[in-house]
Amino acid sequence: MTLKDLADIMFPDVTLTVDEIEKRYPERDLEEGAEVTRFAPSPTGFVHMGSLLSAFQDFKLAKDTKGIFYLRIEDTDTLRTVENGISGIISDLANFDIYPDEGMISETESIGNYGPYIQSERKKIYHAYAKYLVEKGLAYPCFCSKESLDETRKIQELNKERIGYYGSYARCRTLSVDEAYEKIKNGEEFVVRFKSMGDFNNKITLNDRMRGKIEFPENDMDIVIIKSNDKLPTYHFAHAIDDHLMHTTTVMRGEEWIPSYPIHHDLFKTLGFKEPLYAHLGLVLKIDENGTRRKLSKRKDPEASVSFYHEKGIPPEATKLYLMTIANSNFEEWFLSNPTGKLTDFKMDFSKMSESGSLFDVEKLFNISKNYISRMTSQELYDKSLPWMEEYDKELFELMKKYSDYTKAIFNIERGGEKPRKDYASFSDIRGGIWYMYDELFKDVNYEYQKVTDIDEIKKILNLYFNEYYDINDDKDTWFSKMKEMTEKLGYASNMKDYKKNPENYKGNVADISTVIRVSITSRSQTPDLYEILKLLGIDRIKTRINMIK
RNA sequence: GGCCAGUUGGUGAAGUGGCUUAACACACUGCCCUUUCACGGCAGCAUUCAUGGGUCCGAAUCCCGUACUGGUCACCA
Repeated sequence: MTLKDLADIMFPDVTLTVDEIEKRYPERDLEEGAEVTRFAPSPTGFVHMGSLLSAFQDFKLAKDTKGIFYLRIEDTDTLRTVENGISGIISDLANFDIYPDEGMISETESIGNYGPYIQSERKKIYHAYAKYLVEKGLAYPCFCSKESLDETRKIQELNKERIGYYGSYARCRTLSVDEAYEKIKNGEEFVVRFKSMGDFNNKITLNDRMRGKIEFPENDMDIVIIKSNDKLPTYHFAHAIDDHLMHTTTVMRGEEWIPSYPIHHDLFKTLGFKEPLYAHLGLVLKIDENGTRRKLSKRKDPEASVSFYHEKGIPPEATKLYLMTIANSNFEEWFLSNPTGKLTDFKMDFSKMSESGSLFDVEKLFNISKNYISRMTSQELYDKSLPWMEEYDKELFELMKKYSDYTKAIFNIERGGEKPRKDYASFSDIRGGIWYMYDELFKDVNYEYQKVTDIDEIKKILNLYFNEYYDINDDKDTWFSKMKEMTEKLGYASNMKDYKKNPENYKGNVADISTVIRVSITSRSQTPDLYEILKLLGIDRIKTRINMIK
């Protein structure tokens, strides 16, 4: 029996040779310096904040360098794979304006010449390489049971030795070709393990694009490369094969991958592949109940999921700005000096990317979102919030649609210019800010009167104001001087400074008067500019609302 | 336990040996502006960079030890 015989019986279905495969994945024809990056999630449902961050950085790097960004689906863990998981990921990405140049574009379709882009469909390719390794004596079948592996582990723990399948613990490594062949022939289950030639006492160095040099002991673990039940590859093996064939130049991934670098290095070296560059991103953390930091978890933390922010009505662009600020330490400053700048104008710099995990700060996200929304035109705000309303606030959606011009005019109050009004951190804040503008919603309201609460006084003010002073055609200055005039007439102070000096001389001040009007017409003590509000509501609505006051 | 990473205010952080008695932003507090709220303006908020030692005329920045936090050691990615 030869290694060739063993390889044949292990992989009876392999028809392609490694050389043939290599020919199908030629070098990419790209400009000097162009980066090929990828986002490679498992289709477990939806995209997590941390993965979105890396997807966005990958996308950005490819765009910055006129390279290629592709989407590869890592579905080698069949247990975790979720129905329609791929379209979920694609739509989450699209929501953030991230479109792959290559790779999956729907549940089943892909674009690009370096596919298939779903790992489960690349089985033959992995098998061809695994077979090649077996033939070369660089991989072997392993028949160890779960139980015996557990036992080994216990012994290692007891002896305070390194845990794993290596050295004399790698029992199947020394099995003769004949023995292995016989076992397979008899139908014994096996995994394929990589035969590491590494030595734990040697050092290897990873030159991380963000972190610089990191030193490790060389890998000497005979890791599993092909699993027994479905014969799919493990992550490590698929990573080496795929990123080699697809010619990825830079792999960005979470720092939880740093420890497995020696394995990847070993694999690339043994297979004769050129290693990609790596950048290990800091994790996105949160503080849990015990006050300690931990990785945001998709399962435990609702705020980890990208859809959480969508539901809240945070514009995706704002989330993107936030992620940029936590991932790139120089981004915030850049953005402050280029508030209207396009994200594409910002150039990424690995040395400015943050290495330590950052706490996810919802307050900061809200602030960024608030600023972002305040810079929209009323038309933009209308267009972007409408679809959100359709999904989450049907009632307001209908009104916004029915009275579209009116709604846009409402949005336009104190919008535009140098210092726009900043009162919406999310689309879900809109209702609270404008509901009273619609008659349909202005029912059974609670009036939030402040200092003046006496109903007779209120009525007196309203009657005087709307019968003798208010004219919808007045410009703002005239409008306000009339307000002051009436204020004086009623025995209130029109000048705040005078009032502050001698409050006892007055019944109140002009602010109290406008508050009465504001509350009577809108029920709310806090609204945008009253002049604009009155004008927009129009005299008919105003009259109706005055009559509602009992 | 082994290996690896990280550690600058409540938070994100700037900082790469003297320009730092530590920038900027968020949050918070106070004042001012103001017809409400918001906006805006001003001020306050780390004498100190986890800690101990060392190098140096000089250290948040370089070196060594320690501590703490996180990650990882699967036929999960």
